Amino acid sequence: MAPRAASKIAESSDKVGVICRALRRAIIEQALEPGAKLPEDSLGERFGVSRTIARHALGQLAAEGLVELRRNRIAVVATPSWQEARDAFDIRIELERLVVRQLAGKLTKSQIVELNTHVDAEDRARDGSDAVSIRLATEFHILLANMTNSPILVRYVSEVAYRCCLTLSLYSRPHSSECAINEHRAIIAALVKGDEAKVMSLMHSHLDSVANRALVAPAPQRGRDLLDILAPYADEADSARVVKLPKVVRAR
Amino acid sequence: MAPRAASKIAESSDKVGVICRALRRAIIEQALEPGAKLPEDSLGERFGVSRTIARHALGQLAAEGLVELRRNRIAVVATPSWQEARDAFDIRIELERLVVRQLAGKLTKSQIVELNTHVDAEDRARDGSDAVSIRLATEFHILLANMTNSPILVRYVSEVAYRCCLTLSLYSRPHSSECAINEHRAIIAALVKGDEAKVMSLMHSHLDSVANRALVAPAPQRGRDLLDILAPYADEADSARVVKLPKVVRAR
DNA sequence: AGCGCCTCAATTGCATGCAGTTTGAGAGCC
DNA sequence: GGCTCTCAAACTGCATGCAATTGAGGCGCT
Repeated sequence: MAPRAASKIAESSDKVGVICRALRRAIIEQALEPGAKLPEDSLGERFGVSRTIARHALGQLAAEGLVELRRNRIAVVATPSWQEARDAFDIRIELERLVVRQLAGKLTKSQIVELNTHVDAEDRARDGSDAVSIRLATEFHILLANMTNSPILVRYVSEVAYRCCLTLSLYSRPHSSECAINEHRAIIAALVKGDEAKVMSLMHSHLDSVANRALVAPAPQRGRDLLDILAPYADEADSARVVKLPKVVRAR
Repeated sequence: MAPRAASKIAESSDKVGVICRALRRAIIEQALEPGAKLPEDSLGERFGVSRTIARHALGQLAAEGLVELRRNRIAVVATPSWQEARDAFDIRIELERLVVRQLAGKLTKSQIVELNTHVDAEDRARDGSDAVSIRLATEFHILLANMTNSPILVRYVSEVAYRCCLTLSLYSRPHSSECAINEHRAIIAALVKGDEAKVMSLMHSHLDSVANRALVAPAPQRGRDLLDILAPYADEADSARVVKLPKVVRAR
């Protein structure tokens, strides 16, 4: 059996999976902002596949709620309403409480190392772009979920975390992630200590504070060329033939 | 006809949506048992569409965890492990507690009527096939979720409820749904009364008891003894159905 | 008879082509 | 100037065709 496979959300084949991962990442790093257009042609061209595959990938992302698919219209990055954002965080809180409940006192040494290493990386990224900080913060939570060895839990936590990330692009002010990092460290400590109630309450207040800090007021949007945005993500697609990019697609 | 749209999980176009709904229903009514093969050709033929569409539908269902997609192999109805089943129920409990928490004391008169009408239908179906009873019981929970007006919550509750249904096919003994109906009535009553804590605890114990009734044996069947699993059903139902297992979907 | 190899029908993976729908840019009108 | 009407380009919806992979049955060998 292939141990690598089936780790992430639900990628059928690999080409589709590559596109999904690339777009997901572009979205949570806010390279693709909510409302950005995602024409099948352009995606296919950029990733060196046919529209069929791009279309399939969009279908998957739509099922995850990251993309909005309107019949006969160009797909766009989802633009959740404020209420949906709040709902997503509420769900996330419950799911992640479940995660830490299952994990409290059960982490192996190597898992603890892995978590600390990740938070160190978050620390180092503090001076970098907000986008990377946000992505790392999200990945910390997904890393935790992974340690439960519950594929279903992993999937739901990942999905809802990505969605929350997406809403951050919409409603959050410039991110100050310093405190979040400390909260991550506190969570690790409580997990190691094995105090179930404590770590659940820590996770709850952590996510709640992130939500409250984030969901304050709407933010402006600006347009950018889709193909340019995807450029850094495309070569991850095993450098399939990078074809010419004749068209300019802009999201205004 | 547009009024039906956008209510369910995440159907992109309509043809794909039709196939997804049909398969979902076939799966939760156990017409399609876990492991049943789902060749793209046959599906396309059966629904009068091309393989492309059937394929897309399978992709969606795979994202929901109802179908397993293996590269270059025929897709099959998912066969969750016992542990996954337990995890699904744990997640479901948390999600549905969230549902009733949001709903307690906030139901409109027409919603109360709708719920009671549904439970009445469950009652009438008690003499019918187990499959229909199970489907109706599941739909009660989805109906509740719908009333929260939170698309995200609706989606997750629906998905996880379908998954739980699927595991019931695998691990449950012949279903006795009578008590479940009473529990549904009790939940409605508590919702109307507006007692948040009470209704959350009711929902918790309701789902927990369903899970415990269903998931009794700690993974008795590891091997491929499908016939062993089905043995208890053999004398009760016509044994022809058991024999016929390998090919459930065929191309006319 | 048992065991392994080999071949071929069944099936998936993917691209492409055609038809129908939406878009938006510009001409014409008020 | 601003508004609407019109039409071609852009884009999606879907089917079909071709290559690649699989696994199931047949054949020969021991």
